[in-house]
Amino acid sequence: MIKIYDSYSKDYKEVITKSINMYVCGITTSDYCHLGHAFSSVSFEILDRFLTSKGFNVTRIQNFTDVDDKIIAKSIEEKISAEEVSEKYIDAFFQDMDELGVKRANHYPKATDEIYNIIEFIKKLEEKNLTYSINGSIYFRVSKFAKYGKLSSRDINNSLSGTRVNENLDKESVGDFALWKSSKPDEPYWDSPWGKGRPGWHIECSSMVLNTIGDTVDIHGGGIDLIFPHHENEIAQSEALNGKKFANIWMHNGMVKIQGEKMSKSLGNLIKLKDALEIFGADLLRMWILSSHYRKPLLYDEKIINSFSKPLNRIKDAINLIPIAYEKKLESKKEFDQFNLALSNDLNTSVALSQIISLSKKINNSNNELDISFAQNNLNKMLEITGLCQNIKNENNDKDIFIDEEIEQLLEKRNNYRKSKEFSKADEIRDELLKQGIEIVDNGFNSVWKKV
RNA sequence: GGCGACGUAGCCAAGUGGUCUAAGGCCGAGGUCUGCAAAACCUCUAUUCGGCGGUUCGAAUCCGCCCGUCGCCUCCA
Repeated sequence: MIKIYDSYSKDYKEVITKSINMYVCGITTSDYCHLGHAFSSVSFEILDRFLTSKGFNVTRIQNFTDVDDKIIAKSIEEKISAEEVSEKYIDAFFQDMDELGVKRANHYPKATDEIYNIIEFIKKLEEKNLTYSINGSIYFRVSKFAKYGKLSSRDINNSLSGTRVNENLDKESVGDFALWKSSKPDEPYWDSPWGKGRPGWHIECSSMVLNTIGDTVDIHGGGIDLIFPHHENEIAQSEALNGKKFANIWMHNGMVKIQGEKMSKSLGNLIKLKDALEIFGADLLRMWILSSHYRKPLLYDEKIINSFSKPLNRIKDAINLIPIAYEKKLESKKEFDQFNLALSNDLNTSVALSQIISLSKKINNSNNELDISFAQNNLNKMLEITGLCQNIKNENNDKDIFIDEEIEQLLEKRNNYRKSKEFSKADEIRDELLKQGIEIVDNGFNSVWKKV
């Protein structure tokens, strides 16, 4: 049984249907990805990998918001078109996420490719008298949707009057939000029944879900900072449109924090993913992300991330050790089962990672007594589900090393030289094997062999 | 001001009423092995879960109050 915490019902929900579609809110293409994007992407990617490993048929969709104020501002600043800005950062997104080893989603729809559907969506809302128009902009009338505020536990009547809400006197009510924004001169625009303009932010996700998945999406995900107003607004417009439940499970990942504060655009304390990849590499970043639960805040600290380099080396050793055909095999069922159980329990990656490390230690410790090949198999499955060490594994698959009789004799010969203290002859054999891609690690006279 | 989350060892972190005298990792202290090399491995490191009460046969886990930190209410993953 696989359980996921649902932010809407504030309770755990079981993933039941064999076919699962996921819609994850993606990035605004106005800048390079930062570690918050990495956290979110890896979290939902691992759910995808895990469900797939359990036989579910997963369709994952992640959008690009490729038209908005920040993109327009950047296009003016850099004197290029908004499209060129978006294209640049979409390319960068894929480059960085690929390097992090994030399994690609099935579709990456763009807001600008969705304009027709968005206009149709708004027209239907209009027909239902859920909207009003001011100077060519169309707004959703929040008071028309009774359940507004349920996801974010907000009472619209008193909580939206806080000091930080920007009073927009044009709107009937502060909570109302734009479905369509009329364009100012020199801004990108699309023709619509309401004149030249562009979509509001929230409507693209509702439209994409409807047109790529249908009325109801199984799992809708995104950062916890999107709960209000973004996801609240998505629910309002989608459910008001067709009366169907919009998402069965709402899944929200926590925020990356740096020096006690949220890493965010407004605070300007971002660490770009591409910079972090350069400093730490994909595997350390991934272990850092796995080490904490996806709904909790993730603390950025170079020391913390680097603290995974030792356990990472253990894992690498465990998959690189060359197994010897002993009669008795090393048991790994317990770790493998615990690993799966942990991920089934609202994606407890921290415990899953601990099982990977424990099994790695067991493998490293038994290569001279037990057949580790079965345990390595399980370890590889665990690594694949968590996306760890995938580059190393791929490299190793290219060179299929095994210990044949000839090599075994060489190894025995070398240890005899060592026993008789003819070290230069022993070292010659070590160098020879190294050329063949085999590294010898001595444990007394019980040497083990690793793929290099 | 409204709403919400969190507070576990020096640090990161798991823990959805009993197997918790609390997983895993880092750091630290010992140790095994050792020609070199690099490791690897083992042992130790919270009788205690922010504080105070309560519920219960039993609480880190549930309830109340207090203290502290953070998030959302503005673009945000």
